Amino acid sequence: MTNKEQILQTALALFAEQGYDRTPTSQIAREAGVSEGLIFRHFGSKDALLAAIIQLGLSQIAESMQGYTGQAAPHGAIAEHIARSFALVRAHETFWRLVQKARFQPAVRQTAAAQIEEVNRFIVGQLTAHFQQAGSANPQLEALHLFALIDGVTIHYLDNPAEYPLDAMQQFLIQKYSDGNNMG
Amino acid sequence: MTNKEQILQTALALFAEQGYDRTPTSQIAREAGVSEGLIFRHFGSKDALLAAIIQLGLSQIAESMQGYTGQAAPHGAIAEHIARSFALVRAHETFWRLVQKARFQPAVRQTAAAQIEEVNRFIVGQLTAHFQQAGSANPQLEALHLFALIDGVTIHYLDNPAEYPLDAMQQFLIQKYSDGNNMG
DNA sequence: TACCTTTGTGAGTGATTACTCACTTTTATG
DNA sequence: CATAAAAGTGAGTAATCACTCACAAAGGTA
Repeated sequence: MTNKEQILQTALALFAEQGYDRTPTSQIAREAGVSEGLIFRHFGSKDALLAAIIQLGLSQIAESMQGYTGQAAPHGAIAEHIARSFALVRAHETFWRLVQKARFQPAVRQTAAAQIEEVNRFIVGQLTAHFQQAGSANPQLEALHLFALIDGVTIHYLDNPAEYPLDAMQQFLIQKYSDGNNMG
Repeated sequence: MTNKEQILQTALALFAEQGYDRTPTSQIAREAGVSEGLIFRHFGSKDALLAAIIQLGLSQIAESMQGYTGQAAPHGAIAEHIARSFALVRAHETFWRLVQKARFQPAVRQTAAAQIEEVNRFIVGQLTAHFQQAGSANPQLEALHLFALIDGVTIHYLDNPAEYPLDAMQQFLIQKYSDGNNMG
């Protein structure tokens, strides 16, 4: 692993654990085993370092979303969305913890807000289409509802991964949605 | 309003808007119209100021929760919980924005975590009882599910209060739960 | 080898910040 | 009124932090 990659990885871990504002660049350098100056040679500023982390994380996620055709039956598409969402959270737990932190830090948001918001809009749009295709009476609200639900479960899980029953919750939700209760 | 109250109110607004770490005590003092030293005379430290804000907010909320007997019919109790939750968010929007921020800032959490977590546990317990009384097949998961849902909707609303359809979502959820779909 | 570019260092710097303290003013109490 | 306690001030301080810079090492290319 190059020093640059080492910096990215160390900074991600520290930002996710301590928060952006509480993580000095000196600590990143120390734990990454490089000099502090190197961070600024590679990324220019602490803000730009965060932006690079977000961009890298999103691109990795986009990569693992390849092959998500969503061409299954309406019910199946929604179940698949739920399963994929939680799979992403499980696979990129640290990154999501950073994103959830960043969401509520205005100065941090400026860096990442546009990218994340675009992803969110895409997801809600896709969900709306699924619910519409499934004949839901109110696909828009249904999509916002599921989106909020997944976000809420994700946050509660990240709050306490060791104890939160994510597997059970995932099965619970998938069953709920495969009953057709939400297809009104 | 006393100077002490003025400090609390100003700090709440600034913490909620900018975040705790991004808000210097000098700014709080300036906007509250007092000297910086007075903050420390009254509260001792910036951390203690935050703790006082959280405690005040929670006590106000506990006060407005008085009279919430939850003695209605099972379905009614859940609908009432949903309505009351969003009413609280609407009435204490700034405070909730601070709480959502604090949730992801470890150093800030130490101050407020115990109190907030206790409230959360109480809510989940109460919801579980409601679902149990309603004959749900899995009251525990059902309670966690509704709790996450309300949290998710709250966060999305706080993200963009001007555009989020909170009224519609509230009616949507209440109708969903009065159908008995979740009573298995 | 000679030369250039990239990578890497670490001591230094100016700005910011939470907090202190000696002091003054106001308020309460006998 | 006298006195003490509480409220209030603002200049000062030590520490921290993001960032700079002069320089060195390493790597590629002719």
